[in-house]
Amino acid sequence: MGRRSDHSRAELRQMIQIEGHRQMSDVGFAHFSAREVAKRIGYSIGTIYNVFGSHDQLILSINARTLDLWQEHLENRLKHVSKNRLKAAIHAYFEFAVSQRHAWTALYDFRLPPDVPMPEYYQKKVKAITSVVETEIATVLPENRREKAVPLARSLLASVHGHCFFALNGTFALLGESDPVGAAYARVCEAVEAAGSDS
Amino acid sequence: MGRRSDHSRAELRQMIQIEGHRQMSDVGFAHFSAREVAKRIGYSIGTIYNVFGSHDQLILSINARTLDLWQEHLENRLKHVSKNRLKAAIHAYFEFAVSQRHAWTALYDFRLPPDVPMPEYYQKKVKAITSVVETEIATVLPENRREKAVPLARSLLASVHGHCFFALNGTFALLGESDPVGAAYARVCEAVEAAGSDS
DNA sequence: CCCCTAACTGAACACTGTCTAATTTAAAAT
DNA sequence: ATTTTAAATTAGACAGTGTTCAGTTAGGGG
Repeated sequence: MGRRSDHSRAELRQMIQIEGHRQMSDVGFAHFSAREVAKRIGYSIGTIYNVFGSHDQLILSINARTLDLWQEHLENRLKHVSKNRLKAAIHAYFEFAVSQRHAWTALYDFRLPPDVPMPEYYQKKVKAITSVVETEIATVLPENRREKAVPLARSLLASVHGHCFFALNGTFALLGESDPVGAAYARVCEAVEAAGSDS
Repeated sequence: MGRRSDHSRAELRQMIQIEGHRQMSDVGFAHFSAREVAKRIGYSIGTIYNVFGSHDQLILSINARTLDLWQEHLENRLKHVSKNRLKAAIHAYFEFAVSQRHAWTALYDFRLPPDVPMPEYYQKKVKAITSVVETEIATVLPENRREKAVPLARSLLASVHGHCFFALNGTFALLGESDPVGAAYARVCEAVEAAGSDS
């Protein structure tokens, strides 16, 4: 076939992204296949490469969608919560990772070649999620400690990530930890507490 | 060729494991190839499957070697250190991950199929590394809080892992964090401090 | 009407893990 | 010394992957 009038280029891009994300959620990063995505949307493998250029760029686009969904989920869970918002945020973090297991894991399974920098649009999404956490941390700190919010937020993001990762990959089960969310929350509270005290 | 007298089965297993680990360190999980390992040790692809049974089991064996080297590295760095051993341990953690970048990352890139449990021998190695951390944490806690050492150790392991992961995958660079080790150490100190206080 | 150009295809290539029939060879048995 | 046996090793076949690109198709403008 030749030119199709039923889908614009942008629409096609989005179709591939959405179906790709679906497939990623189903089979996971290791068994993801661009050919299968093409088959499912009724296009040929060549079209995917015309639109995205490479496997890496396709996966990056799928991961970007995961980041969007993640942020949306986080903000939805925080809406209407007034007390203990940090706890709610951590629960939302785990909740999303568990419910979107494969897609969430793919965020960290995938790495660009060392010489290729993360594209701007992707960096923005990572920063967007981070900034949600930053404002939550800032809210919880005393006014005269607010400047600690940014470094503290990224450090606690790393801590929570570690707990979530160990929960999903079975390390915590192996070590007998039955409440990863509780452990993560405890560490966050201690750090916030410490940041609120003298020096 | 048929039976070779120059290598026993166990020797061959080890040759494959070592050369596999070397290749993993060179090219990383995504570009690892069992065929290439076979070529490098002068055997054919079939032999690898006779010895290890599957790609997954081969990688598991390579990761097990990484765990061995990791623990060895950790214990070497802790030997002869008397004050601030926790700080030394965290530095050793990062130091190993950075120096063995690809092999360390492969520990977390790889996941067995959901229905296949981690083999006993692998679980042991994970627990062995964990127990090194447990004793370090226990040493630093007051005697009447020692029972907290085990859960605290696995939680702090997760925290440090998160920091190390974000350092290696570029997330911290993206967010402007220039001292991941320092951040990790700060979080560990706060948690240990908190565990030593009342309740 | 024809031509042009963007869209789209699918075969070809080099690679992967996996399996297995066939082969080789050392050692054991005669 | 010769035969038998069984373990070790191979290499080709298979189905799958990402990637490329010469070729086909179809709509819009002249």
